[in-house]
Amino acid sequence: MDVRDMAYRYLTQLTHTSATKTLARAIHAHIITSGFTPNTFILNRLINIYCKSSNITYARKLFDKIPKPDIVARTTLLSAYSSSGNIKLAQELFNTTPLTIHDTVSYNAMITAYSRGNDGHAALKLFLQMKRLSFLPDPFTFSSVFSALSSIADEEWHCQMLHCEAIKWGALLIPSVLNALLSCYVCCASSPLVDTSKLMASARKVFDEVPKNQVYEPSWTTMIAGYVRNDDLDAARELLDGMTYPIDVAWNAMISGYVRRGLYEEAFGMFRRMHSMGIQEDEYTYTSLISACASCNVRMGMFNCGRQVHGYVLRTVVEPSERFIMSVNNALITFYTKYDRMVEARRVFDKMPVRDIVSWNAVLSGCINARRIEEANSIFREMPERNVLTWTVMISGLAQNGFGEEGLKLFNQMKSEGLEPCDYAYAGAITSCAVLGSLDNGQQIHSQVIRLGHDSGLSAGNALITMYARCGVVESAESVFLTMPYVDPISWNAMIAALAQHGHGVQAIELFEQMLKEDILPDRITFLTILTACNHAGLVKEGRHYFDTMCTRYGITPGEDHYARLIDLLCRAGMFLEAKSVIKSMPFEAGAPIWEALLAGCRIHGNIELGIQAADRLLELIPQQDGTYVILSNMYAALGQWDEVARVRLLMRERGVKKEPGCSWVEVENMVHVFLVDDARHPEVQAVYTYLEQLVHEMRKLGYVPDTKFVLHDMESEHKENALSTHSEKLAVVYGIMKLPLGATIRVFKNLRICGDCHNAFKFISKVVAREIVVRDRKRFHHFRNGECSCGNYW
DNA sequence: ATAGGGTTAG
Repeated sequence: MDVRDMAYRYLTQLTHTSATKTLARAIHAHIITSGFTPNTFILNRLINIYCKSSNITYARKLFDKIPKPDIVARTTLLSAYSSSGNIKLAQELFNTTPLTIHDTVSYNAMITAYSRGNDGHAALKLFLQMKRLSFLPDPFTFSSVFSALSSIADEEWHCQMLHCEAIKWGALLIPSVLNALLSCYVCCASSPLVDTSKLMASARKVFDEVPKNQVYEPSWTTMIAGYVRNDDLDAARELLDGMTYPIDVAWNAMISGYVRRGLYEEAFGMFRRMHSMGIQEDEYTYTSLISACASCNVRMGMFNCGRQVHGYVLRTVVEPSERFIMSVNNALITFYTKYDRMVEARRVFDKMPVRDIVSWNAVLSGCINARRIEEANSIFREMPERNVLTWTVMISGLAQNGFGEEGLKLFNQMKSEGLEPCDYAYAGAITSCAVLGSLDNGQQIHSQVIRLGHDSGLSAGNALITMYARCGVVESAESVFLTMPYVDPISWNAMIAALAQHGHGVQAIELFEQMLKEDILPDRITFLTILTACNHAGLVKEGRHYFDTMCTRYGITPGEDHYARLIDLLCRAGMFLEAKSVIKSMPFEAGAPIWEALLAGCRIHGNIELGIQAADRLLELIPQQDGTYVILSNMYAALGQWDEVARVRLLMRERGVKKEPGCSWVEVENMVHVFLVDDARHPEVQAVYTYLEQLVHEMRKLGYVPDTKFVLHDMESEHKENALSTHSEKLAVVYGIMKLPLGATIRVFKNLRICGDCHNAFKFISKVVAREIVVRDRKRFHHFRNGECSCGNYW
């Protein structure tokens, strides 16, 4: 039989049998080798067959052989590029098509391609261009432009405009277009930049227009899921209860809504009802329930509940699909890690017959949260694939554990591997800079964030506020806060903390009041911050007031950390009686943070008797913390009880309390001496004041605004008759720095080199006062934390 | 159309 005859006979059939595919290849080969010239119909049909059988490369080869491919051939190829996700090639093909042969179908195909590539703006632009060039939109045009619009989701105006257009062209008579419009409204409504309730009302109107004569109508699920996504659970539930035909997807959506809102009872109630009604539960149901149990703010009851779900799944599901195994086990991994059960989590992971990237990311993040950095590093290395999420977990995990340098390195590596960091990844990188106190790097990343349009991102913005605050530039922190397109409670907390850290206690409180005026609910962290602010500003009365309102008006049960700050506040003001009665009134036994606060107050006011009591309790509670021994021996020394001093030091040695890393015993003794001197009487106090004043002056010249009053005030009140004797003036500077706001960056003027004594002093102090100190001179930064130092050159 | 892995504030 002639090839031409065969071509006609087989290719006019609508089905793509394997015979057609084989034939397609034969004909293609024939075209290449012989002079056979098939007509347009055959060629287009061949291209179509190649595309349908995912042989786009062949299709393209054939396409390139055609001297003047028509619009059908072009559109076929374009759709194939679009559905395989190759938007660039689709766009190239579209743009090289002569204007004269374009038609509505080719425009539709390109809009769909943009929609697949999540480029709503491009899709919209093309739609407008299409109208300008007088192409007539059809229902397909609207379906694709609606689904493209979901990726923009920050301009409700677009939805409404296109809604009107669709009515004008009669496209809404088609149910699938109505559904696309419905999804579009629902999707746009979840953006924080729009009026959610208004868009949901529009969505509801569309939903009500959908004819409900079919038993199974997908718009029900879309609408229910939409209500769930936009946090209107009652409306969702009402719709669900009104459904005559129970759809498992809708039930799953409802359960996930309850879980997200923290209504775990309701979620499990739905699950039981679903079960009794005979609706088949699936991996979606189980993962939602397991994640409910993994929610951090619940206790042991939920742990057992999660284990029961685990057991239930193992018992009842006989032949789980790969998808089922992966999603349920992934949820279980997270569940176990949230309860610090790394062993169980690893067991689940190790026993999985198939794993996907989510499984790997889940164990990785589990390790990071358990502070197992080494294990996380090795998992990261052996992972078969990594995505943006993987890198984000690693970067922020490193930053949070003080490995700022490593975090930044990974961030750069991520970019050099061609991955586009997301908002969260930028947040991690910015935190790395904050940890390092590296303003230069922070600013550089800030400009990247702006350039890439991530500046609307919450996380990056929030991280920037903290980074600028820690690097000593409150003004920049404030300008970030003010220019963020929308903020959340975390942003407020970050900004209040930024002000508090820099000694602007009053402004911090003002901002807090403004937050209340704007009806933003403060949380436990807001109050921690505000107590710190009061502490720094010496606002004792206000601090107590806020502590009370926290309990009464906002129903937040104060944690030990809140009590510790209150006690810190009272003790710094010398109100030891009140502090003691607060401790008595606490509903739990006082732990280390409480005694530490008390001890700190006692040191300032020289209340040695009470201080010794607090220190003794601390030695019982945290016998390995060397700082306490030092302070205690100082206090005995101040009383002249040298045998007690000796006893404390002996105790320290007996208990094998680790000496400072990098400090020899002799140096530790020296440091002890520093503190001893602080508590002793010396005639050279004037020299220290002069020196501090000079330091403050130099800092001002360098553009840093130290909290001068705070430094000098404390020096004055505590050490009026004290001074330094044998140790160098450098240590006086160090002492002054101790008094600077938490997390402040200190620029060291040029004749002071951070080395030797001074370096060790910083290490020691960072441990004793349990705070981070960042010191930078012109070439290097030094970051002291928990008695360790990381230092290096700027990038 | 539904679920499972991430971030930022103290």
